[in-house]
Amino acid sequence: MSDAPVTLSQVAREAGVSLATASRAINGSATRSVREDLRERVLEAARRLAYSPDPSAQAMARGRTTALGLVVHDIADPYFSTIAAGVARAAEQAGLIVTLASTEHSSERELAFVELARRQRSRAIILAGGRLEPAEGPTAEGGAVADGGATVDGSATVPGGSGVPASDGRVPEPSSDAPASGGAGPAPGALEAALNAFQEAGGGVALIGQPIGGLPVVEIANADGAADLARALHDHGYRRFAVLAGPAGHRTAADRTSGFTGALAELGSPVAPDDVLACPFTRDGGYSAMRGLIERAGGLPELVFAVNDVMAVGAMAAVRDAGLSVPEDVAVAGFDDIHTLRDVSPGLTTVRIPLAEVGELATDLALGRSEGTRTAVRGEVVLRDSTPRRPAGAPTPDA
Amino acid sequence: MSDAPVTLSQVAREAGVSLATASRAINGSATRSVREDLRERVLEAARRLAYSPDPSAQAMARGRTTALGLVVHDIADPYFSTIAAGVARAAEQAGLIVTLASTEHSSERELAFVELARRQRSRAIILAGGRLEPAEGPTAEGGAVADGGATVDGSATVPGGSGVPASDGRVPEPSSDAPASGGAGPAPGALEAALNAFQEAGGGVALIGQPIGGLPVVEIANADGAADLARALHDHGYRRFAVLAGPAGHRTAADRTSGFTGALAELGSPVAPDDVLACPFTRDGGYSAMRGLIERAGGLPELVFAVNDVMAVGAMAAVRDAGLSVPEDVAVAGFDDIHTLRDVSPGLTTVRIPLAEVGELATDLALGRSEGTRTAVRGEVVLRDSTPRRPAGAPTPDA
DNA sequence: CTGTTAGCGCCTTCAG
DNA sequence: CTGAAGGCGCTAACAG
Repeated sequence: MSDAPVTLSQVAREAGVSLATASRAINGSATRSVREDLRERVLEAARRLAYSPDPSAQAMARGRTTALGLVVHDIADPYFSTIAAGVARAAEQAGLIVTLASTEHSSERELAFVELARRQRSRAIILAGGRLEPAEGPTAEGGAVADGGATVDGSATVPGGSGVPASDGRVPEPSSDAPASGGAGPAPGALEAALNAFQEAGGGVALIGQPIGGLPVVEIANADGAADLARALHDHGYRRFAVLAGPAGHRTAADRTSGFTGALAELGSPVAPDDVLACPFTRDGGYSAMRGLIERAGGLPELVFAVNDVMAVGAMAAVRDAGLSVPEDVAVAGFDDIHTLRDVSPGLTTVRIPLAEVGELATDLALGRSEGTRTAVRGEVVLRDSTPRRPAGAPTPDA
Repeated sequence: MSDAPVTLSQVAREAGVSLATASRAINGSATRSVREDLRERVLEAARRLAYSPDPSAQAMARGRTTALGLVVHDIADPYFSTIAAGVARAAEQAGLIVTLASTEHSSERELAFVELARRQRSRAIILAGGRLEPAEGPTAEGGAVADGGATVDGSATVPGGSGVPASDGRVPEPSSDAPASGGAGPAPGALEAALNAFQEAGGGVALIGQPIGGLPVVEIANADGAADLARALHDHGYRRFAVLAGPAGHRTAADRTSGFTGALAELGSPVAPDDVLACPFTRDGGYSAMRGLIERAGGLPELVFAVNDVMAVGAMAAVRDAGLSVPEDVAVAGFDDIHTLRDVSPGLTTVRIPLAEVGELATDLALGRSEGTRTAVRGEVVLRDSTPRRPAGAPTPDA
């Protein structure tokens, strides 16, 4: 009934060998090898005692954990949770434990987690999701990131930080309205520095979606995908577009927007600057931006491209709430092909990104199991009922 | 530039005190205290050196990690990812690191992960999601779980298992069509035994959704929620129902089904057994069950209740694909109120479960921060356009 | 109140 | 090929 954890030395004793031999038999030491019969005896003893190694102890002795850190903005977001599923699968295959951090869009937390991963000597770390781009002056202070890290005072510390109970260990709430700049957030470049430090300390790194410095990254061909989408829609007869473009400074959003508008310009149907609307990268962002479009004078475009599916769904809701309908009054397209949204009605035209696969790729990359250091994943346009082919001679009202 | 991890002794030296004092100053030892000025000096030194403790070392010295294990069936499922978000938030506040396991519905993996958590001396573990109920004979073999655990041969081992590279560490693919019974899966009761062992070893446990033995659990009032829903729909004038009931043996599905049918029986509109259709707990399950309903002779019921939102959405898709429409031809209701599906059209009537909150509650429970050992979360009926009020004198065709 | 001294469980040089 | 011994970074008895 009672059962204090079985240790390696117990196994060794049970098998009648020394601790060292037991260790070698079980983990298959690199240099040394063990005679077959002894090895068998040890394994047998281990099995009998239901031994399994203590990860903390191994981590300490080896100077490296068996943990893979995964940092996402919000695990409840289907975009990230699908990536997480891919990472979880790949990590399990690699015998690694996934350590999850949902930063809730706080770059302080993101940074703190990277520091923690280094401290904890995680095997690798994967950062998913873009960061807002700051003013982006040259990183004046050079490499030295004075104090942006997880220090003992707890002010920038995250899970597992300083020992003082739970009372003061918590991360201060970031002022959620303050954009990433000025003195508030971590110094620009701090994340990159932390990641480099982690890497230099022997950890594997992979980013998803957006490169930072020269770090390994699984890029998503946002611009290309959006351009493909634009061409497909143009081919369907659409000519007047608007874009719900996400927030300024959001790299992913910007790439999708520019890919889309760029392709249209080439096709001779440029999108007027007024028809590119900045808005939050969320459902509500899509909703209100679309409402703005509806209410504004000048009539609706033929098609509205929201830079992600969640926004697109918000936009469709806005259309319905205004008593209009998709695609009769306005067509809508999104990006990502979120699986859970596959059945919205009308079916949402979008660009499919194999998110789970992206997670797996990132894991391989972080673990150094793939050749290069940069992989690009290209999406695939999926045309559905939200953007039907326009009848040849459809009226094309000009603004 | 280069920076080997700073250790406590370096901090101690820098501050001119002993290792022990530094430790006490930083973590605030329970019994001993440190003079204020020394304490300051230590903290100052730590800050200067950007020290932060090594979790593995602490874990080893203390005999307890700072990790919180979270086990879900599938992190890509919005149900679980929303719970995970709640857990992540609460864990961070408690200064714990979340360790994620997405079992992909394998009970072997679930079990292995619990064993691992014990071995690793995780602070607590949270298991979300129901398990299929096996034949459920009395647990014949008593408590001794002979070899269901993570043993060194790797056969039932999970992340971080035996050292042999990644080549053989993987868990054998479970035959996904074999129901949990017979000799295939882990012995019935093995999970409970493992959980008990974990708890006896000092770990905190919380289950979500479905009790196991007397372990702490956040229950979701599935039957009550479904009954509330049934009453609300009956009140809206519906009389003829069908239920897409999920798989046999699925406790959550069964509770929702029985709550729903039970309430209707009381109201004098019993659901015929033929109108309760077993099907997988997934989108496709809902889709095909609904298609079966549509194709079957005898006409459609007035309303179809799918035991979760994802199934309901699949069902709505089936209706559309058959050239029919919701709610004109048939009304549809679901359960959970998955946030991502908030904007499907027509809006899906459902029972809202505060999933993120459930995750937080479970964390508190697992950490022993809430009084009782059982919390029940009751859902709230949300009526939307998929189930409009039926006109008073609507025809009620009888089969 | 502070410093010294053992380990925690495991891996890894070193001898044998 | 095997065993003994040291140490990873930290905490927790013990002295002083």
